Amino acid sequence: MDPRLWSKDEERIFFKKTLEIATPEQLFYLTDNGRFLAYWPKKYKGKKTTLQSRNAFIGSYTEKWIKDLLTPLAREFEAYAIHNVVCDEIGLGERSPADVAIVKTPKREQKPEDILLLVEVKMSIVWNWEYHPESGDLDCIGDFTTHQGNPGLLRSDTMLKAIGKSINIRVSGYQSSKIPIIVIGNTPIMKTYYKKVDFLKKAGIIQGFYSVNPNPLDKPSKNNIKSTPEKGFLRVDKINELYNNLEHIIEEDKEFFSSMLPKKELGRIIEVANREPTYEKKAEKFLILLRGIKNE
DNA sequence: AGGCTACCGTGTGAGGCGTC
DNA sequence: GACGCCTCACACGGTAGCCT
Repeated sequence: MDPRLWSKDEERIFFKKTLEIATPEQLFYLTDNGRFLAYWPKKYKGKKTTLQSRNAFIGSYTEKWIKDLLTPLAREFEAYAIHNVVCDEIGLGERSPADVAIVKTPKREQKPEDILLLVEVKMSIVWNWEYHPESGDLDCIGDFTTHQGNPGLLRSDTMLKAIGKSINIRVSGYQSSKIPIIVIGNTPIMKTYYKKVDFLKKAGIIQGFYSVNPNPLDKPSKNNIKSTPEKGFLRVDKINELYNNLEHIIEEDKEFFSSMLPKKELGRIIEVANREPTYEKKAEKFLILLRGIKNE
């Protein structure tokens, strides 16, 4: 059976499962009048704290959840979806591994040439929930417009962190230049990042921001976009939509490159590269010259 | 007035390191 | 092995400053 996308049900399952190993106090705010809530409601004016104990739970749960979501896709490539992948050559040390990667061997430690796709997971609790300790019931009491939290990719600093981590991989060595990088979240993105995600895609730094939450809002909203013009952001509504897009990204034999050169120098590089016989050879020569690699 | 950015600070668990 | 100490990443609340 195909895995399911993110939804209220999946979020409920997170709380149910995590309550088996954590206390309600670790997962919910306790309001002045004794209610257990996932977020402070917008109109709540009582005493507030910032919950810290939930962070690691939601982080590791969603990373494993994405690993499971991508496993059928990995199988198509006779590969594996692995959690916390380490590859020192491209800036993924023990302290900051790739959340999830599709790789050729079922190990955490990887060589750059065995990595088919890198995934940065940025998922939050999206809806607000009330927990009833007596019955164990969980009631969804509103979408993210009804609470004070600013979940997932709707936060600018979360976007910046995802972008920063991707840049860090791109500048850590040419070995990362063939590996696609994507960001997976469970919310839309802010309007001010629409152009930026398309530019990041065109510039080759991040191949896409995907939300795997088809219905994040209870009411229709102009902010709940399907995609940006260049599909730098895409809301995935069906699991196959995700698989087809990622399949395409993995199969494309693309190369990231960037520079800052005087036109004269750039022109010279193009002229020399153009002496090669085929388009592919021209491209290879161009990249070698651009990167200042001696001989071959 | 309200929306948004991007910064800072927060508690917790995990992992590395040195010392007993 | 046990212990303390340190550093880090995690997600989110607060907020000054800016724009509309």
